[in-house]
Amino acid sequence: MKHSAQRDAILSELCSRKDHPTADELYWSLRQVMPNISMGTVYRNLSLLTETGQIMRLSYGGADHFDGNAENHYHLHCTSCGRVFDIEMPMFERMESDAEKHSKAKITSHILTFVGICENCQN
Amino acid sequence: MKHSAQRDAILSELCSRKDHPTADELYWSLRQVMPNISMGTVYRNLSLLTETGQIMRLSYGGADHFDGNAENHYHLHCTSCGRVFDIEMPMFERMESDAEKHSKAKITSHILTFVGICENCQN
DNA sequence: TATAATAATAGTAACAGTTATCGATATTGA
DNA sequence: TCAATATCGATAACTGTTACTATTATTATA
Repeated sequence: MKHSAQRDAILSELCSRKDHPTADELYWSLRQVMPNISMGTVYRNLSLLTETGQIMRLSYGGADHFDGNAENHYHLHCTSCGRVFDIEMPMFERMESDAEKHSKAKITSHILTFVGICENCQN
Repeated sequence: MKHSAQRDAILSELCSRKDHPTADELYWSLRQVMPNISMGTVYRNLSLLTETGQIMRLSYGGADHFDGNAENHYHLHCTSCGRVFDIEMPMFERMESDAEKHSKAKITSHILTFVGICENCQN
């Protein structure tokens, strides 16, 4: 994999913010500093970075969101504004082995998303 | 909401199977018994049934899957075949109140998905 | 039972989000 | 410095889904 200024910019923009932007939101932010970057480049690199485990892709229906923190952690998906927020709480480590007791599947990870109304939308 | 034979067929097909088909998979099954049903009808009713809480929509990226059991429960998403399976295990009831301690959001539900390799794909 | 109101339909066009293609450009190792 | 090639920007194509429209089916009421 060759180095590229665009990929650097995408990764550093994503890691510098604590919201969880969509590809489109990221694109418009990046345009401000790199006016010629194209949508295809953003999507291609977001997929690459996800595959190499440097970022996380979040799919809740509609446009995917991306998280610069690739360590597994939990999120809130606000049903009012559609935004995604981190919930900083300990992982429920035991859930995966618990689940394997009830299934013949080989479980490698789990995705836990809380659904509700974010602080902002409550006001 | 008026009664419709198509909606009945969609709901009963979905409830009669324990896999979690996509709209497209459901469409082709329904065609066998109702040859003129249209894709739009399938999508429209799946959305209606989801809104009225009679079925559940599952979004993991790619095409949505649907579950005839609208009671919250957990799933396995197989990374090999892309299929979705129920995992019959007790709910972690305490997680939502736990999460509310770490967040100012009002949490109404949670979605827990295990990711791994299903029994079939291991062989 | 006939009628009027209207929800739902089939078929198709349009749309959103994303991926693929392609000629040009940038990075990299020799 | 140069050749090989990964990546780029631009745009076309694709997938999954929703919207539109004229027609049909359901339902409440006369």
